Amino acid sequence: MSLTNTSVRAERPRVTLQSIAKRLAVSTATVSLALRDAPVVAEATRQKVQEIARSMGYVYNRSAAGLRTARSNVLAVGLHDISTPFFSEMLLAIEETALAQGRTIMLGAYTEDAQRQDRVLSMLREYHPDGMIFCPTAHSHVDAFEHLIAAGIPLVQVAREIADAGLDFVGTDDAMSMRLAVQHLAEIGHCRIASIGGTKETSTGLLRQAAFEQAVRDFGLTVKPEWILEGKGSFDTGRAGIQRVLSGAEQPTAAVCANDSVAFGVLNGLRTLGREAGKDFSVVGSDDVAEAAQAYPALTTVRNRHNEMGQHAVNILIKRIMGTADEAVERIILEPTLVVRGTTAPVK
Amino acid sequence: MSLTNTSVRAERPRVTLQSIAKRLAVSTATVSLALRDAPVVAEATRQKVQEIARSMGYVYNRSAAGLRTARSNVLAVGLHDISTPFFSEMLLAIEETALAQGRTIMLGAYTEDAQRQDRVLSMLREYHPDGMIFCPTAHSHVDAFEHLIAAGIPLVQVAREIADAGLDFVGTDDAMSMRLAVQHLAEIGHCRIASIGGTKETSTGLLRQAAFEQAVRDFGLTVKPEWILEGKGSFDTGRAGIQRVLSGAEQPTAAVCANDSVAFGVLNGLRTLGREAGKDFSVVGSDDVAEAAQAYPALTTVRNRHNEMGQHAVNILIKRIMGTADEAVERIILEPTLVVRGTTAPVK
DNA sequence: CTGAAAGCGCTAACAA
DNA sequence: TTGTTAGCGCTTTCAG
Repeated sequence: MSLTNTSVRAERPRVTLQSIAKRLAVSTATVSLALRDAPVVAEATRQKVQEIARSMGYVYNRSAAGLRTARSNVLAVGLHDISTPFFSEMLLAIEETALAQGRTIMLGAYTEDAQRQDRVLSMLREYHPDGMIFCPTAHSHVDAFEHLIAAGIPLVQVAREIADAGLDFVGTDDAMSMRLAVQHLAEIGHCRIASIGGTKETSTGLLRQAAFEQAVRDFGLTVKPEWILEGKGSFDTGRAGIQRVLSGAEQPTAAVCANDSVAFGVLNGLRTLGREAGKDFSVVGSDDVAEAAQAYPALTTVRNRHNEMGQHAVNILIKRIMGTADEAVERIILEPTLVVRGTTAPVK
Repeated sequence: MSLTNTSVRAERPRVTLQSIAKRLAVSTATVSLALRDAPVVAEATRQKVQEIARSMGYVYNRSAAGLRTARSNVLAVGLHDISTPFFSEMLLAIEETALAQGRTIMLGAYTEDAQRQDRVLSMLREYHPDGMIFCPTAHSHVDAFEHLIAAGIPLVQVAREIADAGLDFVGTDDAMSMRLAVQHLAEIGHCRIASIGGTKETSTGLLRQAAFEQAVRDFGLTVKPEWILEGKGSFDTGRAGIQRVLSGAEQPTAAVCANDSVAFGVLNGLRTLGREAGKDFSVVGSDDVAEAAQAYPALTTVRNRHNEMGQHAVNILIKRIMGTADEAVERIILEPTLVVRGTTAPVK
């Protein structure tokens, strides 16, 4: 079955407000108003215009309108990662919330690369989005966003936060998130705990690290410096990390992870060593991505409500755009909850 | 198309070509040319213009340019799902390939809902993207895309294909993909095989189903009608499906799945029944998402090269946009490969 | 209630 | 090599 070029790309004359106006012998202004259901136009003409527009296959040109109104109705979204469950699930939430409000998403990704982040955000900016949602890369400094701030583009940070940026932010209570994880382990008898993944070059990592140390003190746990492994939040750092930790003379009985991807890597590394999470060793993740409940063993983790983050982010952003937000910087810190599943068990 | 803009926000004076031109006492045309490095402008003025532009914080307005040139440099991407690994990984490939070519992505998702697909694609269209990449929902008919085709918007389908649409397409060889899975199982002695997930309302499902039946005949396998379970490509259909299949009197010893998500569901359902993939039962997935190699047991699956699909899709699309593509419909059918891991084992 | 006209920021003819 | 001019398709005063 071979389809040859049946789709003849006929360059049809564009149908615009003008062509509709001409056809109906009215002004473009009337057409514009009628199409937008402005109450000022007569019901009869409104109907006529809309009908003709439909029959002529008219397509609204948002860029043209945006040029005039200085409103594009697009929301730019810049994330350092989009292929990982945490962000792709959040992205879906963002897209759906935006769509429900009649906004469209422009997307950029920059894989934890500050230079690319610059490039991506600058490019997105050239489309004059009404606002931006972004998650800064590690090592990000306010300076990189200064041009956006100066231009008065509404900006909301999601998941991660740049120090002293004075920008709206939606995230989880990172300290509490970490504390819940450690507390759970402590309560089931673990007193030798490792921390794998995360970097202090990130607000998240910084807060979690501090909370870890605090919890260690509060619960009277033992921790060796070699048990604290920084690294990005990937499967590989989890896998490599646990192997390294368990190759030492002194060994922990449990680990808390920077996120679920790291935790899955730890689970995998454990198996390589002939150990099994939930039996020989306990591990708790962070985020509660869909996969966490579906994996085997199911991952004990802390739910950071990333879907809600996405929703809140666009809601705040839209309030800013509409000018209905408070003057003050908005910070939504969601409260995390512990989800106990199969990768943790009382210490033997 | 209905929007109400009653926002009041303090906008600082925009810097435009005009303001730069005025500042330098040259014409806007010169500035425009200089900024784009047109060889026609004198080197000296070029430098001067670029320097001033930078110092004034000039930001190119792509929408304005697009209005004039009828080129937006945006690629619209419509997917029925973006939170699942298969598509989010593909999306990353699309975004990266597009960025490398100086294009930006507008994103829409429609969760297998034809009505929402309509809405999303129409909305994206209003931004006049240079082209669109999309994966049609189940039950999609050409009619839904007719307005896009008629408008001459370059369109490329990815992963799934609408019958007789006569549109460019990038996907895997679905029949071969299924055959590889069944063949592998047959070769290790399985002759009672179930097929879980997928729907005939999709090109993918249709081809896979036919290939399954063909393979069953070719390899002389036994299949009960109750072992063929249609359903969407989700974890839940896998989980529910295997439980249903294994509740019958006659039971298969293996299952092929519509995709990896379904396979993970099957693995999970199996455990609920006290069975274990790779021992009591064999399962093979489809796609080879990142998670497949990381799960436990690691999933035997067929690699359908979804990252490459994304890359090819944007490359074809850009060729169409540039007018450098063949007249004929382009179809890139990638060759799948079997990846044997831990969820399959010789039948006992 | 409807029309005329200006102009958003840019590019492309065509002149100079 | 640079300037002038005319729009792209839309919204928005301001008149009528």
